[in-house]
Amino acid sequence: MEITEAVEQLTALAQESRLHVFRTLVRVGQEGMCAGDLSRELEISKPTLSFHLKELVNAHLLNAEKQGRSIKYSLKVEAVGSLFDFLLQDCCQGRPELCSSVAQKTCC
Amino acid sequence: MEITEAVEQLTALAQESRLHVFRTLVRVGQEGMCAGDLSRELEISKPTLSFHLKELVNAHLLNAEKQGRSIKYSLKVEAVGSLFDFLLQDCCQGRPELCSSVAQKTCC
DNA sequence: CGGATAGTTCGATAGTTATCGAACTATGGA
DNA sequence: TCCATAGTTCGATAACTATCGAACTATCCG
Repeated sequence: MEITEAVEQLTALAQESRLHVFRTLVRVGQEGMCAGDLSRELEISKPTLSFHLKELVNAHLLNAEKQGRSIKYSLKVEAVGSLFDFLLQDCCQGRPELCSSVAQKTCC
Repeated sequence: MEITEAVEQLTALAQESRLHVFRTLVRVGQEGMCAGDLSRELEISKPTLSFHLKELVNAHLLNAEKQGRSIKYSLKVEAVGSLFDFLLQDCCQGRPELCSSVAQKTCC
């Protein structure tokens, strides 16, 4: 993974409305949710949500699938995994005994 | 964890120079590194690096420890763990069988 | 066809961010 | 004490971001 791609993905996540969207889609899983339901549930106006969803899709963090006149958004799970791996790459010189217990489950 | 804190931490990571700093400190582990060495290694001017280090410290992602006339920066591992947990909270309705293999190691 | 619903695009605006050089403070060594 | 080194602060500036309402496109249904 390129650092610029990671920055794009982190930028996409570093905004309250988008982080709400992301965590909502983490919660609902592969089912996903359409834009209108997200707009209602998160109380974000349609144009603003549309803007934010585009950011998340452009960052390849979400899948967008057209269903009739709705668009179903869902988490791109592999992308999230790659991002996390990139953030913790070469953690602790590969020596798990140096890691705290919190980090161990993700890096060592 | 509050969403505003997560946004602050993601904002801190969502910048190329700061992400370089972060990943460097992930790599070196608890040893940490002082600002001057980071400035040299990453080729970031001192004022600019100082600005970015402050951002990372303010976001509670780094520890800063004064050592003589240097300051040693190191990763705040627990904070990183909390952030990751927050991002993947309630992933996949707690049903690992719905998770892709990539996500499994971090969420389910 | 005509109306309603789902989303997007546009233009304007206010706020935030990254960067730089110059000047500053603080510590340590000769 | 004096000098060099380590790091921060300041002010200016250019670039980017989030938000809104209004207008738009596209799809579905009766």
